[in-house]
Amino acid sequence: MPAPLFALVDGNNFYVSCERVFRHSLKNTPCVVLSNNDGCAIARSNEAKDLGIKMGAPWFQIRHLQESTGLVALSANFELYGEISARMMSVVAALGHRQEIYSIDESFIDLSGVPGDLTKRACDIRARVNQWVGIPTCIGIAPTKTLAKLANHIAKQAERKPGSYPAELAQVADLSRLSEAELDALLAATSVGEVWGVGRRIAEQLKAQSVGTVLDLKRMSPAAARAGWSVIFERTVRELQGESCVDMEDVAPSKQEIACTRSFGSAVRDLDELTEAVSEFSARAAQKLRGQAGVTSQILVFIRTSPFRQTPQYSRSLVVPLRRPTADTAAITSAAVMGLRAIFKPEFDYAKAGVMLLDISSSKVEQLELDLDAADHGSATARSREARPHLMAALDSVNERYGRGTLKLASAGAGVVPRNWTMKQELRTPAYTTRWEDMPVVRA
DNA sequence: TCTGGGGTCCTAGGACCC
DNA sequence: TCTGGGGTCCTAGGACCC
Repeated sequence: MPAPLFALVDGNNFYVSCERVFRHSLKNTPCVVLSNNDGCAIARSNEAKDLGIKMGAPWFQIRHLQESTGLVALSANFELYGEISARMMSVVAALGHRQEIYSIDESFIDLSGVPGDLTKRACDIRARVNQWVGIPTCIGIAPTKTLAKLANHIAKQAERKPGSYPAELAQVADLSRLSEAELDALLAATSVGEVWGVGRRIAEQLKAQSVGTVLDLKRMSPAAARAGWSVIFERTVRELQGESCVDMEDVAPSKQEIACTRSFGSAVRDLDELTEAVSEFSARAAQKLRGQAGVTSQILVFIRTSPFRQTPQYSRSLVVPLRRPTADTAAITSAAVMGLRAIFKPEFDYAKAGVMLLDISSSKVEQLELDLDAADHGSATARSREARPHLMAALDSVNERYGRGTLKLASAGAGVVPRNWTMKQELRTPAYTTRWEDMPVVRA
């Protein structure tokens, strides 16, 4: 067994770089990509970072920079980014023998036992991605995933801020070639908050204990890491010490939860509007569910006001259990809308809503049960239920070919009275009289 | 006026069972 | 008056990731 060695390849400022592939005029200009409804910045060019624009900065707070600095803002085009990502990933895969796609712009490559000069190999792949796809990347190489992530950070910083790290680490940083002393010098120059798995909260707690640099954290004992935080954090410390604890995941595991949520462009008060949004979310989520051949048996629906506004606040979610697991759009929509009606209260300005599919399992098990059911009864309902997955597959293929929302179901369908729900009178009366203590499961 | 969306995992504590 | 304890399951909440 060769010693473990990982690369992390990451597209720089990915969404901005995607836009620049098609708009050369954006090169060298400060540029951000905005989220849904142009709410906030979710990607920034280096020039935009230099202006002090933070990740997630609300657009209305930075829009004045358009005039004063020539900042350009673009609405996100996630379909485009997905396509460019796929192309980038296929080129990057040639770096080693196995690839784990970690996010839309990052993948880990297993370099264990790959012969030759790995720095040169990585530089060649970078050049190829640049030439064939048009996306600039940085590559970090190290004996553990956590160190490879850190190496990638160093590669980026060394390029973007000359002098922050040794110049030869810019773009491609191979930590496995460094001596222990050289590596420790790099770690001493890096803030602990840059470590994969150390968020704002843990960084604060660490700094309170005088653990400010990555080198400090590397010197923490795994036992202390576990006692003070968690087993995950212990693993992080071990990985910094060079012990590989996180393996490659070759096949993407199927999702355990599927969510579809949106903030509204402006406040929504109307139940009909919310119903329409929740129906849309349900349909999208159901399609994703079928895409991984899954079925769900619990639907969570939530609505909430804006925590940023000084208006009356309201936030509720409700988990609606289904009588049987399903991937049927109508059944899921119907349950979500039922849940929505139960938690809806008028007189609030809603800023966001969403649907989540929980308790997901493989549809193969469900299909077996249907078959047994049909064989047992041979009834009309069983037969129509049998036809349902075919209808759903047809729906998905039409929507995929002609665009989302081309085809919708006209009716919500029957037979979705949730298990565990007794249809009490309260549910049929206007929602604001609904008694909370009668709800099955409530998450505040 | 206007503040993203989609995930994962861990842990504490309550419910429940015997 | 005395009033178990261990195991397991579930959920809510918190923290992290990009």
